[in-house]
Amino acid sequence: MSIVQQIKQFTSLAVKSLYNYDLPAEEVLINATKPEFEGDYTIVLFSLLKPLKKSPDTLGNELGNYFTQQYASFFSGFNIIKGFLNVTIANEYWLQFIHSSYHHTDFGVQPGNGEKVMVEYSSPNTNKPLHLGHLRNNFLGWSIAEILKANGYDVVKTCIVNDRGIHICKSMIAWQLFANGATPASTHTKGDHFVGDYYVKFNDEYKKQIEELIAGGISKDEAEKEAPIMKATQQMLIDWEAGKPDVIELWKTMNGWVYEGFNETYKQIGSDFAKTYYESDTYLLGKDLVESGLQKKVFFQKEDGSVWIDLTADGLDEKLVRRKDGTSVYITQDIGLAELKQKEFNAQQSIYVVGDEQNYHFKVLKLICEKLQLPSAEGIYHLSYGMVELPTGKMKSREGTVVDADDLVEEMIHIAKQKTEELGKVKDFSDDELKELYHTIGLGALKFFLLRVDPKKKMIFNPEESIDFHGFTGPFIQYTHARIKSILRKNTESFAAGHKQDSTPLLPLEKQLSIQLEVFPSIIAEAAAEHNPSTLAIYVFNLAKIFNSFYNEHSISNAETENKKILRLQLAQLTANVLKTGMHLLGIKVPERM
RNA sequence: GGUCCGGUAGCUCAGCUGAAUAGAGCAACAGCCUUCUAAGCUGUGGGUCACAGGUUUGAAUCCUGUCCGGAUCACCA
Repeated sequence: MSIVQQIKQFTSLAVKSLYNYDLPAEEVLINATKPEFEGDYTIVLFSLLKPLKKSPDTLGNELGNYFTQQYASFFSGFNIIKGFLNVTIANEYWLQFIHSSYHHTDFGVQPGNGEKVMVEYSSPNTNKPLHLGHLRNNFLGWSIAEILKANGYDVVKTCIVNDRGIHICKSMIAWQLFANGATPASTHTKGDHFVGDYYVKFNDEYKKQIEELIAGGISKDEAEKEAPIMKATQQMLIDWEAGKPDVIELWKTMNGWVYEGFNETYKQIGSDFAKTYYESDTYLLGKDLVESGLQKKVFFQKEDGSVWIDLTADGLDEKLVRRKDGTSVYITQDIGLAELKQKEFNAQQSIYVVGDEQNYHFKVLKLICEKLQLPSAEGIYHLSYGMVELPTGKMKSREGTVVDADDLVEEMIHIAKQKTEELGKVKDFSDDELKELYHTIGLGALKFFLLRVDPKKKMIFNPEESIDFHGFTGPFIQYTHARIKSILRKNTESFAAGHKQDSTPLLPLEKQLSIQLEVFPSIIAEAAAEHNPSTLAIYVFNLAKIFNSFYNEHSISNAETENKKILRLQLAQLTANVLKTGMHLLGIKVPERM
């Protein structure tokens, strides 16, 4: 049990014993004591003053005395300032904590809890390459999956690929018209970029045709419908749905190119999936659910034959679930897919990592599943994240302001290389080792940059200013880890020599470091409960910062005594372990040297 | 118009289940490498927590209203 939890328990017990008052442990408010006061943790007494009819000083003293008498091995001292009871945890307790934790490389990671969670993330379109927004999605999804694993869940990562529809046909048409049989191989272009280029070509041509039609005296609305390239695209979609062999063939070929490109990117950024769903397989799902929904009177039919659900009682609108022509809409296949996932994996929770522009959609999805009384309904959780914007506003592909994922990754690796060469600390590395290091640092900087912000909030990326390598960044933490490992490598004999850990009171920075290390398991739990990797990013940064202050103030190798050295080596070891685990949960590797 | 989200230092962000003097990083300035990796450490300056009310012993945090920005409310996906 964590120290904070124990203090809460003890407070609850003390209040019961001293005043016969029932105070649930969860209601006790504990803070870390501010550095300017003496003590490790602070119990905030204000809320207890009234029910217990005590003054702050009396209550503080009575509690403090009770603690140091009844739980002397845990509490070693206390002081009261205004309504705050500052308690000091016994030195022995900290030493015991350090001693029993430092050699566990998986400190903070929980054993399996038997529950299964699905995390759907990434979910690309096959008509254009991944961009910065997708990176946020991929990093978030991967990270939250790992965080849940570390909390004991059995996690299934999935991806739904949007591989069909009118937008896919657009690049297909453009390729037929303009490519002259060109392929990614013949043009030495990555497959997803190759296809994306034809999507752009479609739009260029479409715009041109519209202008020509308008010049010929047709209205804009009419022109948009009548442009030959658009008509051809619509025909292609009909042909695709009819299974026309040459269309299917082209579709398969072009999607194949895209997947080759995606796989390369996924490998580079570390995304992986246990199961990939394709909309071409799932877009007809959910049709039977419309029928049963009608029978259950959850849905209703309008005169024109279209089917709806009335969500006005829930503060939403009426929502269409089947068109009058009998074809299904986006939400219908999502209901169907939710059911399919439920049947295939039977998970207790199903998390969708999808941008906040779809908040309404997921609210509706969950509501409909609930009203249909589907077993999948309860577990649906939309992990909504804000858009990544540029200082000039949203990224727009039409205006060429989209930050391409592959380009950005490449640039980050390049900057990592540059900075590493400037510092010249790893001149003895082999080419392979260097390549790996640049990748580790470059992606570390990028992932940390995108994950350190609360997912809910939109964030701003300025392409003019490259992502930092100093301060609140991935490389700062990687550097701290490498620094510790260097010390540990130089002191293996001391560690092996079997000296006993020092038992004199911890110095302030040693204490601060211990306090920060001890909360790590709670932080992992919190990050999972809130579905928020940034909690972990902030934690890991603070830990690295405290370690660096400690490092600067106290020598480890030349500690005052051999026993002190052992203690500090243990602290350093534990810090390295926690940094490594914490960064891993963000999808970031930490190097042994840099 | 309805619903939802956001507005904290020059910039990017923490803090938001109420608690001590509102914190980091970047940028600026001043120091620290003959000693464990200076991608580091220490210090200085920088704030009407959008605005106005309210609840409370106590509000950046909760409630109401206003202003500003964004998302969404398609027989699109």
